[in-house]
Amino acid sequence: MRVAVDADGEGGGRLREIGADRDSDGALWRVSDLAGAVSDYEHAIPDAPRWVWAATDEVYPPLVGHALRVARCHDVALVESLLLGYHGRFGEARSVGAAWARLHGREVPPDPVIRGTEGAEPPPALFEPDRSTIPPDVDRLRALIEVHADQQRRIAALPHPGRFALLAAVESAGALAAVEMHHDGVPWRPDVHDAVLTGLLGPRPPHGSRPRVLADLEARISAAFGRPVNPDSPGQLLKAFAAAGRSVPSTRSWVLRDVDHPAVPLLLRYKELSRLHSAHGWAWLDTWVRRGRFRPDYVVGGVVSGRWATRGGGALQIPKAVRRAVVADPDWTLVAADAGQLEPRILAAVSGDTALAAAAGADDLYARLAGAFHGDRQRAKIGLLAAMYGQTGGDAAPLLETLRRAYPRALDHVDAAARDGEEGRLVRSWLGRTCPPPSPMWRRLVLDADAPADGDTAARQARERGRFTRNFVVQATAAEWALVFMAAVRRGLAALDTAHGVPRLVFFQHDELVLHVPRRSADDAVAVLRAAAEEARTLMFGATPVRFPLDVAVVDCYADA
DNA sequence: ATTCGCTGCCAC
DNA sequence: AAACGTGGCAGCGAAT
Repeated sequence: MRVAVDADGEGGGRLREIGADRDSDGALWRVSDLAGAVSDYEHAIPDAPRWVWAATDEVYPPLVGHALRVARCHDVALVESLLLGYHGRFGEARSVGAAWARLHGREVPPDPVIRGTEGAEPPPALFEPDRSTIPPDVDRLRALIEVHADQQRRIAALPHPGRFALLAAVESAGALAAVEMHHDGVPWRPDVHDAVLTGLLGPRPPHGSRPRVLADLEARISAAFGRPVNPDSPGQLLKAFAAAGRSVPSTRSWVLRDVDHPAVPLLLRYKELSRLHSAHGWAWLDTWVRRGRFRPDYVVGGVVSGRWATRGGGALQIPKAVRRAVVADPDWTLVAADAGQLEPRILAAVSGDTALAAAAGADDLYARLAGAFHGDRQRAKIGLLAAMYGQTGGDAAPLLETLRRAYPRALDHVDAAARDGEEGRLVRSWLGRTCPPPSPMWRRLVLDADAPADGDTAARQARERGRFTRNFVVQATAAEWALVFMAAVRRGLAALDTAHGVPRLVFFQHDELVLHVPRRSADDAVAVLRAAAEEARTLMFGATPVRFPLDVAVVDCYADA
């Protein structure tokens, strides 16, 4: 059963059951306590309803704030975005108001701009701005139900409606998890973080000044050049190296590594530590960690491939050194699960290459490929990654030839995606997420026959898009495997015994999931993870020989995973 | 004072 | 070893 929800922004709202034929109206409920009403529904029926609402990131946080969790939802904005993308209309307004306007031939309102929340706790506003884009003369609940029904029809009309429906469901489940993970937060020990920083940079400097170790390195770098140089300034560094008779094309670490000058080792150390200090130093700690939790703002579907992005806090780039600070609460533990070699396994599954699929039945796929490379696993790995990323330079070419002979269908699959991209067509993931169309500029440059002003540029642009679409079919499918997996984990955790505390999903990063669970529930959590990976494989690919083994670690500290 | 493109490095 | 996909973010430096 589906129930449409319109929150009034003051804790109440209206609910209406959606009939099986999607258009008939169930009873309307007007409630002053929306969280209570939703909670009653969740527990009253054996099979929890799927909540239909405009946007999870608007409707769900207040419910989670009332200690409520729902099992399932249909996020109209996210699904609209997926459907628009499918039809080559990536990026068009996706709010329920915009969808309703398109349905009625009215002027389509732009999506409200998302405000960047600076820090872990944005200042509370007296009045939340009304982010609804539905015209004031239109009943919001009515419009929501109409748009939802239309989305259901549009999904049913697709070539693979079942797959797309799964995509819509897991995208929505992801939106629930994103709100919940923001609410629960990653357990974070400021004292441990501070100790890591102090150990590498020296004691915390007073207000904004440079830590001792960085200041020392800067002085020694300047001394090595015989002139004052700001090591943060690529421009100054280029000049300083040129003046020293050691001209460099850039100041990237891997370039500098081979330069013979006494400043180089100091610079490399400086870059490493300076990066730590500016990206995840004390300022970061002050801004992003509150009451022992780091709460990233996840942006579901924020990446074209369907991977998530985050807003602020750099949650998806936490350096290895800083993971020391992620420590489970006393009597709790972290359970970190990572889908090993996910992308090549995905390629094996979607391409239908039986030889590669057989190799992907092993725990170490690359080791199984090594045979074709005279037993060299590393070369097998580089070759396969090159095939998925579109690398042609370096020593990739012979590796690709070897792979093509052993796994022709897999190579054909990514090559075909690249060709589609180069020729301006759309490509799709397994479940139907679709890449953006090329820009008008790209079309003019690449496809316009009578404007070949610059053939080189056109060819380069075409190849660039080819690499993008080549990678898209794999990365986007990997992202949806991860979503199916996460949705299954979320459901599995909700069914666990909570006598010792409620197991929580606390961190998600592309192909990796971290749970925070009572120590006594650790074994159950691991079982949930393994079952979820199996469920994801079956739901997406049915009876495939491809396996998706999980690396699972039960640890007190994330750095030990 | 703010904005924006660029460089460079972190994660997957 | 080399420059190949998706991103976020800090700092610089020039333009506004």
